[in-house]
Order: sequence, then structure tokens, then C-alpha cells
Amino acid sequence: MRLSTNECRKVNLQPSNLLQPRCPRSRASRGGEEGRTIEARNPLNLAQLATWYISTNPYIPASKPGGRGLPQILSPRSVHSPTYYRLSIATMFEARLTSGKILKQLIEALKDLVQEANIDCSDDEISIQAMDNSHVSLVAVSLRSGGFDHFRCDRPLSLGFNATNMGKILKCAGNEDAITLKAEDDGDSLSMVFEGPNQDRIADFGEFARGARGSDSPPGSRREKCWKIDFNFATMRGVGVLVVIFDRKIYELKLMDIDSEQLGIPDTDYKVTIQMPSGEFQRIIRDMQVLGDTLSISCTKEGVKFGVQGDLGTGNVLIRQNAHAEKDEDRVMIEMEEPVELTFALRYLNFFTKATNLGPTVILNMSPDVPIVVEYPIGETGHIKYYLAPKIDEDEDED
Amino acid sequence: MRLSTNECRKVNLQPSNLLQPRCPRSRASRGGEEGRTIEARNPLNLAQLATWYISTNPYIPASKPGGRGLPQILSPRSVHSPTYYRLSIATMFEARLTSGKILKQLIEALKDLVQEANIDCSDDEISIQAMDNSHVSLVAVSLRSGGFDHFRCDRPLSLGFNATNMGKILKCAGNEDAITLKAEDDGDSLSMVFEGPNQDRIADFGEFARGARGSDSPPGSRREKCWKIDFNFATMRGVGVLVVIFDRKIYELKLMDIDSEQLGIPDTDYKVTIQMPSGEFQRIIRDMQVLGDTLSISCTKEGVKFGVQGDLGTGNVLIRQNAHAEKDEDRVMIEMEEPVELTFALRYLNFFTKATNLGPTVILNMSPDVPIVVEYPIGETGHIKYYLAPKIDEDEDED
DNA sequence: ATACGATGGG
DNA sequence: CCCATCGTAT
Repeated sequence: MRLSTNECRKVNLQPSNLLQPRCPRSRASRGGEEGRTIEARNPLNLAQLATWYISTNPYIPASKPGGRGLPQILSPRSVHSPTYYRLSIATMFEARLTSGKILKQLIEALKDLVQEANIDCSDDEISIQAMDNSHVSLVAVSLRSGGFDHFRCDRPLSLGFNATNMGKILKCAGNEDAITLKAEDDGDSLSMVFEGPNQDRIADFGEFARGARGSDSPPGSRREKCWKIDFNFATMRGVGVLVVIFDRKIYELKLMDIDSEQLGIPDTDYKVTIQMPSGEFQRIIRDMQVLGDTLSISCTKEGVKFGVQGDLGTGNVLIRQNAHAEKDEDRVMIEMEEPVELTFALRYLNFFTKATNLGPTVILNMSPDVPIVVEYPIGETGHIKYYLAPKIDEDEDED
Repeated sequence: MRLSTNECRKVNLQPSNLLQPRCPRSRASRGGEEGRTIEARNPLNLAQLATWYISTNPYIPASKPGGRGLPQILSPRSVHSPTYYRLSIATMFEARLTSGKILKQLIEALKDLVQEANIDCSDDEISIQAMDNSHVSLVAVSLRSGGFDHFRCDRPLSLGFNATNMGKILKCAGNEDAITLKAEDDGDSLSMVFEGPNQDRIADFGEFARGARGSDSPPGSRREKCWKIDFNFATMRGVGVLVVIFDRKIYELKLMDIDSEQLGIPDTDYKVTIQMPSGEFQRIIRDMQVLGDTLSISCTKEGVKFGVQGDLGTGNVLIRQNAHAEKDEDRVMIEMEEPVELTFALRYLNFFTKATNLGPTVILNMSPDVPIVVEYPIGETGHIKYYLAPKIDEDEDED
């Protein structure tokens, strides 16, 4: 495939520095893949090509015999030789999170509540929306593309997954692993690539070439002169480097078609908004469950009162505004237009607190007679929100 | 209610500095409560009043609509204005432990052995005495009033509780929480108030007043001018301050009537008294259980010998006097009038070691043919003692 | 199989 | 004193 003039401009290359296509545009036998072979006249151009490639296609899948999409460096006698590049551009969706832990925790925060859901990928975010199995509560996840190291989504994609199974696979990722999600438009599986921390060897382009030499095919093989290397891209000391991946795990999760019932999530203004430490909220929910199964949350100017009544006795926790705690995460901030008191099933609130580890803070939004929103912000670029309708007040019940 | 001259003296106020009662003595509708409204001429007097109030009534319950016992500051235009105080003096029993952990551990040390018991409150101590469920052993707790931050018991009170349920509620307290117990004479529940550490905002009286202003009722309400604040009292840098409580949990445990079988606990002189590290004793009991279910404890001039026999083999641990260990808690001290050897069911001794965390030391008292006393001192002002009758010697059995 | 509590180690 | 891992209990 010929690099367009525009592409050459992006990568700051003169078209005259490229040996243009050896291979004509072609479709590989599997999966709508295209191959590129591009020859650069010198290592600088190779670097520029790599930069461009990575910027548009951050994840390069691992080598498989007969595999596809593998960038190959063909016969580079040295970095000073022109180098051929074949690039896969078949990937429709690809997103890399350095902090794979977030993904692990997100699925943990879902899977008790939801069995199956769609991951909806667009060019600016990943989102998940689903009702819980008993259709009592609703959960909505959003991770905006800016929160990823690399993000590419050629067109909107809906990936139906089983949360339990995804949880099982994600348990195979270390907490420190970077996780790359990858799916193709017509695929029936989601690739999850786990890369261990501190296990990458960093090489500049020279070392990269030497490293590549080391991963040569066995002597005498027909492909002896065919160089392959798995790499990822990073910027270090302001200089582009190639990172040789030493530890890579690839899992493929089977996907399924799931009816995406469109969930009407109102974007109401709420009468009260409470921000508090997520751990404290979790503790309150856990403690209250000892005494009963229904929690009342009452917000007044005095603070937020959590109350429960049961056979053993009653519990009441009062949290007061504390907007100036030393640590941000210890702050309790209450915005109130008018007092609100609602009651909820503790069972579901307890499910919600599975998200506690996603961040130091939880935000509760309440208005009379509408579902509470329990929101856990995820860094600066995402959130998981749970919606739960209040129990009907007994008095109203009698009406 | 008028402050008596004596009360004024206690609080170091001249009666002339008080604006005496606006409200006549009255009884609230619920629970035999009395209201006081006292006006002080200046903030210093307010401070003195607070001191006095707190010293006699350390816990101030949270505000409830129409509730009782809430101290109210009425219309304090500034701290320089006279301030009205309404005080609850209905509480019959109230005791505050800064180290709530002690209470948590005490109940943990009871609940495997005893299902229900009475907390007996008198003006100089809290005590619990009960036989275990199978009436084999006996446990006796004493916490003297001096061990509490505040202690008030207007008249003796017997509070029948379920140990499992109290344990559940105490698990809702943090290990660092201060715990206040509170009961009323005619009540059927025990209030347990947990206050977190370092979550109080400390305000001098000026700030206190400003803080109060912020918690005003909604504009236009009838109570617009009625100021409420929950507070506690502390001494900081030698100066009295009011501490605004930011985090307060109130649990009410249902109480029950329990027959208090009067337990004849002999206060014998024992032939041997052994003091040793509680952790070491716990370890011995645990290890001995591996080999058998009966432990012999034999105290001679050589030291204390713990022995067990079973199918797997036998175990023997000898503890020698070591009265001069570097740390007090490592000391082993044996006082012996005459050698004693007794055998006990390990099952019960193991229950007793649930109290290990209450202190570094355990004291064993033994005489021939009478129950052993396993005592865990609690600080300087309390203890938990377990009594267990020795097994009848087989030889005697055969006689 | 999953979910919570308890315990042990950092 | 908090976290993580293990073990139990549903």
C-alpha cells in the first residue's frame, strides 16, 4: 500500500526517501487484513516510520507462525540498510492501559451484578451499560480514550462479553501488568494482552536492530533472513525508543451477541450530592448489613445520616461536611438544594461497594423518588456509576 | 433547672455570671428527661458550663427531630452574647472508653463461652459474671470506673445482653474508636456510640460559634434562630475546647431480662500464683490441643509444667521462674505455698485464651481440688477472670 | 463456585 | 494500622 502524500507529511518524510510499495494492495486470506511493505532509505526514516506506525496502531500482536499483522523487518543487514516493513492495519479496536489493574477492578466491580454486557467502543470512549441480573439496579461504566496510553477505534463496535469469564481471564493478569484490548470488526473474540512491568528491555534503534538479529530464525531455515521482532513504543528522555517486550501473555475471550436494551439513564440534576471517602462508605454499608437489609440515607444541613433498623437493634452513622480535611481523599463535601431522605436495599448497595478499590472517593447523588447514583470516579478519565431505585415509603404504600 | 450554688462552685462560676433559668423544670414527653436552659454572660462562662456539662454528661446524643437530650445553643449572635444551653440529664448510665478496642476484645473474649449475660453497672465499676453455656466454667469481668474517660451511673443497673449480637455491633466500631455506652434506667436498649479518631474538628469557642452559624436551619423556618451543634469536650494544650464531632456512629442494642443467678465466686487464697506472658500461655494451650484434650498443670519448685498425652504422643512444656526479664511482660513469676498438680479440659482453656489480646500478661491461680482462675488484667483498672474446675483424678475416680 | 470474614505479614 | 492472601461458609 502506497503511503499517501498526506501520510508522508504526518511522518515528516519526503516521499522520495521511501522506496514505495513492493507489494500491491492486497487482502490476506483471513480477516480483512492488509499488508504493507514499506522500505525506508535509512534508519532515520525507519524511526519515523515506526513512530507513525505506532501512533496509529499502538499494539503490534505477537508473532505466530503463519500469523498475520506482524510487523516484520525483512533482511535488515544493518540498521543502515533499507528496511522493509509490513504493517497490519486490520485492527478495528485497540486500547492499551498501563494500569491494567483498573480493568481488573472494573470487571470485579461488575461481575457480581451483571452476567453479560456489551463493551461499546467508540472513538472517544469505552462504555458499558447494563442492568443487573434481576433488573433492579443499573450500572454504567465509561473510560474515555484519553485515559489510555493508546487508543484506536476505527468504527463503533459492540463487544458482548460474559463478565464472569472475563473476570477469570483478567485474574491471569498481574496487578502491575499493562493490558491491551484488541478486537476486529468482524471478530468473535476479544484479545487481551498482558505485559508485565519492568520486563521490557529498552533499546534504541541501534540496539533494536541488534536485538532483532538475536531473535533470528534457526540457521539454515528458509526464513533465516527474515527478521521478526515484537515491539512496543515508548518515549524516553524525549527520544523515541523501541521497547522489546519480553513478557507477553495473550488471551482471547470469546464474544457473544447481546441485545443492548437501550437504557434510559436520566442525566438529572440532583438535590443532593455527597462526596465522601469510598472506603468509609464501604464500611458503613458493610456495618449496616449486620443489623438489617434496608438503609435510609438522609441528607440535611447537619450532614448525611445513614440509618438501619433490625431485630438486634438500630444503627445510625452521621457524616458531616468536612471540606478541608488534610488529604483530598478524606474530604466530605455535601451540596444540598433541599433535604432528601430515601431508603435502599443494602444488598445492592453492597454490590456497588465492590468498586471501592477503583478510587479513594465515592459520590452519591440523590433526589426524592428517583434512583440514587453511586459514582466512583476512575482517575480523571472515567467512572463507574450505579443506579438504584429507592424503596417505596411505607406510608405511600398505604395510600 | 436552676444551677445550685454547689454546682456553680464546681464549675467555678459565680452564680451572678449566669442568667438563671428561662425554662422551668420540666419533663420531656419521653423517658424522664429534664431540660435545662442556662444562659451564660460570656464565652468563658460558656466554656465553664461546657466543662461542667461534659464532666457529668459526656455523651450528647445526635439530634433527632423532636428528639431529646440535645444541647442547643439558642441565638448566639456571637460568642460574646449570652448563650442558652439546654442540657439532658436523663441518662442513668454513661461510660466512655477512649480505647474502644478494649470493649471489642472483651466481648470477643466472652462470646464463645457465654451467650447471654448481664452488664452490672454501679457507681464504681462495670461488671459481668456468667457461666458458660454448658455450665462448666465461669467468667467474671470488671472494669472500674477509674478506667473510663467519663463515668456516670446514677443508680445500679443490670443490662441483659446477647453476646453474639453485641459482638456484631462492636465489629462496627473501628479499633481506634472511642466507645461510649449509655443506658437509661427504664430503657430496653443499650446505646453504643463510636467516635472515630482524628476525625473531630477542633474549634475554640469562637470557631465553634461560627461553625454553629453554618448549621443554621433553612431561612424562613420557625427555627431559624435555633442553633444546634453536636459536640464533645476535650482539653487541648491545657485549654478547654469544644470538639465538633465529624464522624459519629450510634448503635442501639436491644436488651433482655436475664436471670442473674448469683454466682458464688470464692475469693480464696491460692496455693500457687503464676504470672506469665499471655501470648506464651496461648501458644502452649494451642499446641497442647494438637496432642490431646486434657492438660495437666503442675507447679513445683522447678517451675510450671504443662503436660498432655494423646494417641500421637505426649507433650511437655516447662516454664521456669524468670522474674527479671528485660521487659515486664516477658517475666514469669511463680509464687508457691505448696506444689499443686491439676488437670483441665483444654477445650475451655482454649476459650479463655481468646482474652490474650487484652493484655501482655496472664495470671493463673491454683489450689488443689478447686477451680483454676485464669486472670487477664486489663490495664490498671480491670480484669477478666475465668474459672474452671479441675478434672477429677482418675485414681480418685476409681476410689 | 463464589463471597465474605479472619488472620498474618509488611 | 492497612492490605493481601487464605480459609470457610453459603
